[in-house]
Amino acid sequence: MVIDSHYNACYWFSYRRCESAFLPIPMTTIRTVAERAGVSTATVSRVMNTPQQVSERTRSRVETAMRELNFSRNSFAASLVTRRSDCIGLIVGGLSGSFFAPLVNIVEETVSAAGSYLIVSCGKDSPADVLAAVQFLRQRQCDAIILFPGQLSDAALQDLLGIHPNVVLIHRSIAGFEERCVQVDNVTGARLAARYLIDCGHRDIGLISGPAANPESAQRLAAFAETLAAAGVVLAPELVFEGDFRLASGRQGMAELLASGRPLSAVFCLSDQMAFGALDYCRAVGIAVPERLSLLGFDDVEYAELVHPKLSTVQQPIALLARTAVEIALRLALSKPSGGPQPLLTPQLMIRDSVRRLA
Amino acid sequence: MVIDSHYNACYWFSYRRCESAFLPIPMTTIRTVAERAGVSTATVSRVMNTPQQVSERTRSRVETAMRELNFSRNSFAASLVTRRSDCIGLIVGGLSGSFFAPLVNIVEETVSAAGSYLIVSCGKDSPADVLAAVQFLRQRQCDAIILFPGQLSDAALQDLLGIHPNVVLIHRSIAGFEERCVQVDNVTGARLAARYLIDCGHRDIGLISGPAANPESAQRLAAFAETLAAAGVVLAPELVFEGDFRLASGRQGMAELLASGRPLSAVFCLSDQMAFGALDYCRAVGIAVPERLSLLGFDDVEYAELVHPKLSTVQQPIALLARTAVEIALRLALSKPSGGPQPLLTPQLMIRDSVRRLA
DNA sequence: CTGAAAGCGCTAACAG
DNA sequence: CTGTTAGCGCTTTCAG
Repeated sequence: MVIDSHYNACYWFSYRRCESAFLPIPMTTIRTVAERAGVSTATVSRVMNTPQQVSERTRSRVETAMRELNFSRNSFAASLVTRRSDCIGLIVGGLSGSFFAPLVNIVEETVSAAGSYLIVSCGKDSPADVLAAVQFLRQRQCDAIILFPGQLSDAALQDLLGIHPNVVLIHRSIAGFEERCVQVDNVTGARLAARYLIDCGHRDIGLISGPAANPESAQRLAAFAETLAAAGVVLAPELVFEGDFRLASGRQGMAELLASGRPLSAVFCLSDQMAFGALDYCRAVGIAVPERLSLLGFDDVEYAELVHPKLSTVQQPIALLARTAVEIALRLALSKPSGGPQPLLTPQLMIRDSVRRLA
Repeated sequence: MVIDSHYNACYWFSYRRCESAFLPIPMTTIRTVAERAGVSTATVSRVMNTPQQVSERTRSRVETAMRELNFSRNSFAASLVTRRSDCIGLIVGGLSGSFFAPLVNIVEETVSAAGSYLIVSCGKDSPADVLAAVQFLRQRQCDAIILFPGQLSDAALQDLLGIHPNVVLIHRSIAGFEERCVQVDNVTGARLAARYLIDCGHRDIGLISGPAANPESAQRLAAFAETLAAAGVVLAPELVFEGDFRLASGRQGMAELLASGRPLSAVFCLSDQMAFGALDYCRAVGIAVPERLSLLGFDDVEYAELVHPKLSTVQQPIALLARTAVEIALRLALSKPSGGPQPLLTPQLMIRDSVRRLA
């Protein structure tokens, strides 16, 4: 964490004595410090913000006073005048699904490396929740907001981006706002998956998708079906199950696909979580993976390598995704010129053990 | 998210036009709103904070003005005078390890249900980082801070708690500050593990621990060895490997334990992550779990049920842990009387498929 | 029930 | 290099 480093370094332990409503002991302010050091408040402020502009002597006097008084700057007062909060907001649907966790982690790292800090809102899944979160972060004067749009429709996002100039989207691209959207190339990802399955000799292919309303899912599904079709393979509607990206729906999807009675040699799951669910179901009913059924995921979460068989999957470049989003956000925060429309990030096929090459 | 609900509900889309340093277009303030509604700023403030004290007529006039002007309250200005930020800080070591993710998730939920918001600092592992994070959050006027102390020593924490009255500790207990510490009963957890292994007939038992300096790990190790000893089983020093709670060290630990050449029928890993690593190593070298070797974890992360064999483990009551910590934090934020020393939370043994009952 | 006025703690011209 | 001064936007007595 590299924040206000020249400043912070000296005053680890400064604090406000007590903010109780009942015992409003006054906190140390720059005035107290100024008096003690025999300088003006402006000088104290300078010591914190532009120490080069203060003579060595005065500076050390001020710093001593700060230490002696356990001074800690009130950043709200500062933000009130600078109109910058040095804070970036992040809104994600939920942390549990091991896809978001590394994302948040990397976002935090990148943000704090830039000297800003991160406010996280998670568990916001419904459109109303997301909107509320945006509103909330704006009240908190976040310099920019990174939004993982979840189930929000493209239309709603279009409005949102129009109204809030400092919102950047992760995992979705909205026409007219491409320079604030960071997205993985779902089409390429799905094609990779389709070709690989076909190359391995699979013809009876099923798919477990995300929510139909989710554009990510829709893109992947369409590109997958299309690539299959181009190779003369049809994706039977009975072999497409609509899940919700989560584990349980993978289990359920697998059950339904199997129950359809159609021949089935491979299933493409639009998230690793669902692939895990499918895998779990297979194990429960005694279907060997990949011997009797092949499974291919999407995301490449940490655990893809830990399940048995190790899950073959389409890898999303999460770190790159996160870092790019933060970069854009930081630029917006400084009102710097946009870097132009963002290129789609390219996913990569991770071949492991869950897909069998048919003889 | 239930924040300022009576207020927020109406103004989803309010925003500052532009905070560019170059185009300082003034944002809408309560003054603008007041003028438009033909009232004083005090009244506008009341509409937001104590609407009961405003007549129906004036209130609706003000609310209309707010909507028309896309007003959004500047919470910094508010906090500057109220001296409360409605914000809780959380410091954790890292999000990746699937142990923290649900923790953060639940903390966020609980905090936002109480109308506050959460600032997360993650990836802070070294003592210096943690201290910096605390300092940082204090500057941001967090009403309270929840700290997962990682590798910080008890002595350092004692100082910290003494100096910062609003810090609550998760997963550690410091003498003299019990009312601000929420901890799982590691001793009971380790005993549960030891007894179970013994009950299953194991005598040749190994252990993969966390860092020696980590009190959590030390407690578990001691209680485990002791319980074993009480049953006449010795935990051979050659069969204790010091890991770091992470996956890779589980792999490595397993390798070393096996390399020791001593008979070994069961290994207790002090985190599920390390158990996964150990499991992975076993699979790689062709050792069947649990047939030839039993494995027992600690934590009960989401994936414990997804690996094969499903991991038997000591479950930490994460949700309870998180909620209790938030409760204390919120109480501190309001300077309410402490609820007294916190009881240790009781872990529970989750028996699944990774431990074999010896004939 | 409403308004006037006095700050909260800090920064940023503007002089010197 | 340093001090003076005027606010940032909001809340909160204190009167009316």
